[in-house]
Amino acid sequence: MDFEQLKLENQLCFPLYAASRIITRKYKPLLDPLGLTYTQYIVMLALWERDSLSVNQLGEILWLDSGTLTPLLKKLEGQGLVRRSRSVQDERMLIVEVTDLGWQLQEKAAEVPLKMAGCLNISADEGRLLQGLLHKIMESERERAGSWTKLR
Amino acid sequence: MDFEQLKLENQLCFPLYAASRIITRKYKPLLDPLGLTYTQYIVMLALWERDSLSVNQLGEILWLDSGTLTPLLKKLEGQGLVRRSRSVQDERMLIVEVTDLGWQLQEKAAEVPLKMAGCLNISADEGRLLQGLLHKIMESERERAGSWTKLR
DNA sequence: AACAATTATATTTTGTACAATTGAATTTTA
DNA sequence: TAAAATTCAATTGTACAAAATATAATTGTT
Repeated sequence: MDFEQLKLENQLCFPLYAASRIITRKYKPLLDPLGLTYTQYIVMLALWERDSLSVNQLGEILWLDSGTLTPLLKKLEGQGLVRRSRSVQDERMLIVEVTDLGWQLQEKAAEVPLKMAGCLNISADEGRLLQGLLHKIMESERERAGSWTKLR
Repeated sequence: MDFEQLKLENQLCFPLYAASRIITRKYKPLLDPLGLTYTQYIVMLALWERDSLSVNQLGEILWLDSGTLTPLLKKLEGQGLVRRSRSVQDERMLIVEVTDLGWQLQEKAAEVPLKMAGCLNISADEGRLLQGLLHKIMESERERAGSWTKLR
């Protein structure tokens, strides 16, 4: 038996996994000077866009759970980039907001996507196409679960 | 300033990162019964296809380096799925080959891709398209570096 | 043959991920 | 309104992965 379906070149998961790691690796030299890991970078992207978010909202937007976010956010707080405080309306909720230092970092971070843009050997059209397909996977998964927290 | 280029929806990296984690997560319940993690699974895929490979070859095929592979292969060896032995010609090289137990596992693993196939809400055509775009990213990266080991 | 450079793997450290609990706050229901 | 159920975040524990660095074997050069 040669199990055609087990061949690496017939997998969709593998190029997804590999490409993701390749891209993350490409970000590293750009993010190191900012003192951010890639995951911390996307957390900051989400926060810069919305000013402040609860841990739960962050998790929903980024598909990360509290077990990953809590220690990560504490590190960002330790670096002075974000402030963490309980909501007055609902004390179960922890609000994360960008500090002045965090906003200063945004200006430095602004050049990261520009530097990355030239790195990928695919056209803008292909990029949009790829993005669309990936979003389709993500959204279909979001629907399937109803709420992302129900995933596990 | 609103830094359009920093918005999450304008990133290509993020859906790649998120979709990759979502897929890996979907594999977990299928791989748990086999006693494999996702990374171990793709290592076994590569080995099943080639029978035996050096650590270096594995890394090249899967874009993984020895820091990831060495402990992973030791675990697979501990489970009795692979055998590790130094090459006689060049003792720097470590040859990894599938054991009888490893070949038995292949038969169980054969149903994994079939079970996954129905899970993704994208058509076969879209899958191929996606695969092609991802391979393009990977290959352009391979060329850029000359050899993958030069990446760092 | 001696030395430097290269190659291949291993080790260490840090970061990320998931699962299972806990505890507190809130909402629902009886 | 009291009790039960739900929600949210934190915590704990374990496992995995990635990068940097170290070590050992080989090759090339003079």
